[in-house]
Amino acid sequence: MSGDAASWVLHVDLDQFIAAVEVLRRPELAGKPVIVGGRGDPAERAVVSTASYEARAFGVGSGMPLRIAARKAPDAVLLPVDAPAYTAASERVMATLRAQPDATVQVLGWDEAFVGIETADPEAYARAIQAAVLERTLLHCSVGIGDTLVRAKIATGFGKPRGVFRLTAENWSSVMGDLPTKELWGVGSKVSRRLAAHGIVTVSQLADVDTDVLTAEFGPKMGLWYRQLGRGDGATTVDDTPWVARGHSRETTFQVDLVDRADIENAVRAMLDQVLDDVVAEQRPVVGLGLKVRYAPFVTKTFTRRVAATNDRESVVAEAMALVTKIDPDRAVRLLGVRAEMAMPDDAREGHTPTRGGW
DNA sequence: TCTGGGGTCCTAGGACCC
DNA sequence: TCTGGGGTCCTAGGACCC
Repeated sequence: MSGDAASWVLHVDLDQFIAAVEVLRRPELAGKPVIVGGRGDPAERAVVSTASYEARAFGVGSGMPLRIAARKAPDAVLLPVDAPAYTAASERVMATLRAQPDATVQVLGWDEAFVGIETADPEAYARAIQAAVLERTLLHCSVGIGDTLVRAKIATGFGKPRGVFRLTAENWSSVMGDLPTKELWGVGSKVSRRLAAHGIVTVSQLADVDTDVLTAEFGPKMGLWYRQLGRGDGATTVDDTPWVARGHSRETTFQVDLVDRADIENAVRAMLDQVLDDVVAEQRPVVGLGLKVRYAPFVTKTFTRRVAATNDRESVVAEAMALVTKIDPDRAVRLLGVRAEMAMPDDAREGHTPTRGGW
């Protein structure tokens, strides 16, 4: 090995994670189109969580209604979501990452994490990670190498599947410059459209635009944030301090819309009980409540209220019922969401850079 | 075709206080 | 009598991510 050791950010992303976990315990599914979502019933209101590469060839992708997915890939195997199985597999993967020499690991979700390292040969380190994960979990992953978190995260996409790709300040513009802004992590369809209205279509155009244009359109923070994204700049340090949740929530889409007030109240109570169990498990008080109501596709309302810090179920239920009265009694309810916000423990957020998307 | 469920963060506007 | 500006809190809504 030659050259001096330097700091690198690696982004590890499991390939078709959920589908891969399912295939592991059902080897006969290997090579077949597999779709995981909801309760695995295409007649229900549910969406695709993950599709295997074979299913993606039929045009099936995450977020697609299960019903549509089943029509596009009629021979696909449909499976229900089994969260505990994925959590268990994820924990084995993350433990493997933490066991790598001098690795700082920041978990982003079930199937991805940043790994901070110092090495003279990040590609070799990335290959070692892939080998270790495969050996211990039988799962394949792709690894992005970057000099910032954003670049490492985006790099992974170019390595998929089972590959390694390096994206740094050096090759950022040649790799990303001509791509549409939507390819950036944190720029979705809405923002890319608003950018396009200002003539900003590509990543390089975003990188070079006058900041005044962006702050006028998106506000002081987001404006600067988007330009930084266009340059691939940002945090360079992987932060492994344990995550502190801001709140917990439960959401349910009813298979048949609710019209009866008593049904709605009962549903809220049931969800609230589960949410409060989560909160109590953390031994932190509730400081806010929220209710999300979907009356029809695309018609969503939210109601929120601050509450005096409490863990008393009865008073929280009373506050929640006050929000329930805001639900339009003349409209059927398709989805209900209940959220409880929790007080932040003192010093939990000190020194943590506020960013979007959880990094 | 008519869209899950779990999160995070930002912005706008009104109320209220000094 | 009329009008200011700054700050904070609250609610609602929007956008994005996995």
